[in-house]
Amino acid sequence: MELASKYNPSEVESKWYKYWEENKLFSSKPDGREPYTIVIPPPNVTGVLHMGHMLNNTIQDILVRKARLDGKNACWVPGTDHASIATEAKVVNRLAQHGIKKTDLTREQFLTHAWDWTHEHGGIILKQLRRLGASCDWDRTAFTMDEDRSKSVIKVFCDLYNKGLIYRGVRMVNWDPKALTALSDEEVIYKEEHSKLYYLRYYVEGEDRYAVVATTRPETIMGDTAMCINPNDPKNQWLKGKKVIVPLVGRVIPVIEDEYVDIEFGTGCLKVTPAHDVNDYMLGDKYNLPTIDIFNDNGTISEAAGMYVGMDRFDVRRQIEKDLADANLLEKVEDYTNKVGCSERTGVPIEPKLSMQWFLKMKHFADIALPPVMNDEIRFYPTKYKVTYRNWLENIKDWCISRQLWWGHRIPAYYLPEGGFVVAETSEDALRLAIEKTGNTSLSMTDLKQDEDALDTWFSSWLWPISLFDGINNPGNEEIQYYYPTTTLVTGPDIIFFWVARMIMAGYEYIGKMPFRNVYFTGIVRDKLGRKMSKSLGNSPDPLMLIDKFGADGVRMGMLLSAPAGNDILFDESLCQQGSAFCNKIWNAFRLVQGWQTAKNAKQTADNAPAVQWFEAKLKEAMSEIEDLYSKYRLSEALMTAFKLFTDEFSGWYLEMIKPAYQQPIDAETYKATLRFFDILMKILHPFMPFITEELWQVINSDDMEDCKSIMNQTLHLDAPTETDRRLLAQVEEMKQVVAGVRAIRNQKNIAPKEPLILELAEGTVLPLATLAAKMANLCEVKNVSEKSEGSMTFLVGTQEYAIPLGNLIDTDAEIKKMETEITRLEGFMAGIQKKLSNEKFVNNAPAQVVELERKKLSDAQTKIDALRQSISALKK
RNA sequence: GGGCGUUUAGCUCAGCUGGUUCAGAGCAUCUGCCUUACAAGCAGAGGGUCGGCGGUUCGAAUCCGUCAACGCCCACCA
Repeated sequence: MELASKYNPSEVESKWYKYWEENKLFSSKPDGREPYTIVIPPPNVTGVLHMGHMLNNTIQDILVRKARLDGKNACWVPGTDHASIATEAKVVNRLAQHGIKKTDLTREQFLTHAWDWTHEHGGIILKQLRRLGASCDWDRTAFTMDEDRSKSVIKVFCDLYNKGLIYRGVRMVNWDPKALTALSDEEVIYKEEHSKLYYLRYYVEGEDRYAVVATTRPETIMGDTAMCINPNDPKNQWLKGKKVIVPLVGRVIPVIEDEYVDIEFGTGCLKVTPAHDVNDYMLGDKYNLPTIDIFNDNGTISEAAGMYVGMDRFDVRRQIEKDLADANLLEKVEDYTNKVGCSERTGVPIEPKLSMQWFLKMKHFADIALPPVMNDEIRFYPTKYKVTYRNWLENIKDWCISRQLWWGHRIPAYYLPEGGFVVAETSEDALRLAIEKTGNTSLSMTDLKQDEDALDTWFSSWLWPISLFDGINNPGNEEIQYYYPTTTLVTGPDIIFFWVARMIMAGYEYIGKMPFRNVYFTGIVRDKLGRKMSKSLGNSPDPLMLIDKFGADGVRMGMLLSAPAGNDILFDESLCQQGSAFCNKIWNAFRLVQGWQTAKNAKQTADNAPAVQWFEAKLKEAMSEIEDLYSKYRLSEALMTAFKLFTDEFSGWYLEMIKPAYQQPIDAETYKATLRFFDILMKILHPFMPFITEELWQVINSDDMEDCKSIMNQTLHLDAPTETDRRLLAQVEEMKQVVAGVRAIRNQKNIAPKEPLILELAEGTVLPLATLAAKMANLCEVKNVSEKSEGSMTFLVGTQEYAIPLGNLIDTDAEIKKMETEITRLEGFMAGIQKKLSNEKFVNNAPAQVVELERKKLSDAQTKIDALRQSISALKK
């Protein structure tokens, strides 16, 4: 078969992916082997693949493919997340386009639309992952709202309620006025905002004096129920015991005193709006102040405010500024920068709001989840995130788990006609409980009203490693026993609290074991200017276009090359370029080998046996290095090592060493060994570049009649290099330096590679692997001489001097000058060492080895100087 | 305000518990080659006071202190 000189990824990729999938090469069942389990961080069901997914899933794929090569039973479970708030927002938007409001629909009708949407747009991302080569066990594809997962969530809710860990109550929560739901603290992102600080005049009741209050939110004055000063504030002593009048509103409110107030800030007077600020709420609670909720759920002003009713909160801010100024109640306005909490999903500023919600008590969970991470039972890569993790757990607050949404798991609480509620997994159970509780046997299903709210999406995600193997509903089942704990979680540090920490909590609570042994935190993918990739900036390339352009293998390599764990990656297309160039290199190396003919007694152009032996050793050496890097999750370095192994050692040296003369056959032994090396190299590279390695591996093994053969079924183990191997490796390194020395002279003197040269070395010295060196450097003769020829150019390798006679080609003066410079440098070097060695403290304190080494450096340098001096005098003759 | 991290070649990074001639890698750059696998290539070369200052030590990119710049996380200062 004749192969084109350019590698064409698209054909190869679709062919093999289909083959793998059809032959179920990704699928896993419990067996006697060691499992290697990864659960995918489920992308939003209606999401589209972006660069973050590319990085994250490339890493996961590398890990599972490597595990397969190690002979483990690798299982990578895919799935999607229902993403309650994000998906519901999308559905609401689409309905709006058709002129339908959510409020026009019943819950059931709305959910029908939501499921339609999910079926239409859902899972696109999983198809896209296939283009990347992701070797997920697709038969296991799960969804956080499918039957098993939903049952798990409800069961866990009931269990935690029964354990007293879930409670319902009125608390100050983060309210998203756009999504119209409460959020957890983690879903609030604080953004710096350039805003204004308004100084308002609060007249003292019955006097012509006023206090000035600085606020960023003048629109909340309708909710003011007190003014607060610090009792120790000298400048505000006069306000003690007074009452003040809320500007515009005219309400009379008391001046209270609390040390919470910062004397330095503004005027030292704080307006207290218990309904709309967390701290004010605390003050209100402490001093029994009334709360006036002046906002509707959508952020407009409510009836309770009595003014500006129906206006949007930000419009009111502008309006009230004018009105205050007109009434001469606005002292001044200053520019001010503050942090505004915004909804992670909708981006709008959240409103602190008192409301009835469901909460999970977190103290218990923090207690069980902290130790295993701190003592490295669960390992974090990189370890710095342990600190982040600890800080969060040590300051944890209860988790608001209810959302005023329909798309999600409906809270299994049922309210009774006479008040109160029961919590149960099914409505039948609920009825039974209700009857038990009330003693009212005439209750029927229709009397029970199920809670309208849904659960936070993360309340299902935190069960993911368990629920994927049905470990909640069926804790004793074979799968959960076998696959759990999973091996490695690959995710971004941005969801360490949302997800990672909570999975650890659920893992210990429900299985009594960690959910995963290792957590690999990827970095954030940024553009090459260091900006986060985002839709709005338009700086994120379309991953599928990249795959079209560079091939999946090329893109995978590009992603990985600069992505050490935990470091952000500055993505640059040129890295993918490098990846696809490497594919081409592999392809062409293969073409070379494949084009050779073998013959029993083929004339060897060099001594092939040592070359084969050497590369064998090289493979072992590289492999043990790569294994070590894998074990530390230093994947980009593992890839780089494999890359250099292939490019430099295999293509640059080995193949050139054994390459037969043009159109000459190669001896069968060497050929066989070379194919075997190729086979191994493909396996080493396979986790990183699954497609091209499968393609070439298949060609190599085309004689093999086995059914459904694939590199994916192979294992690879190489022994560590032996002492003999190491000696040979060192010899070849020396030989390479000699070759490089000769080539450097060719470059300097413009001597074509075709022109053979003579290499001279001193009597009694040996050039290791001289025949190979001769081939690589195109030497017609390597000889020992007692005195080197006139007009030689020389170079040193170690302490050994080599000479190339060039007759009148050389510039004697320049050569002498060059060598003299080198002698000067070496003398300086020696002086430094001598100084060190004459320092008694050094000789006495440093380990003997180190001192010995210094002595060797000294004598080596002397040897070199002697050699150079000799060369100079020879040239001067 | 608290905590963490980063700073080494033009770029992206490696350099573990101080001591291999230790200042490295890949990319980029420069020079020369269209050499029958590959110009998406080959050969060779240049390039850094290891952020600043101070300290510990016989010895510091590495340990300590301090300052600076950048980044991230957390926090109720209106």
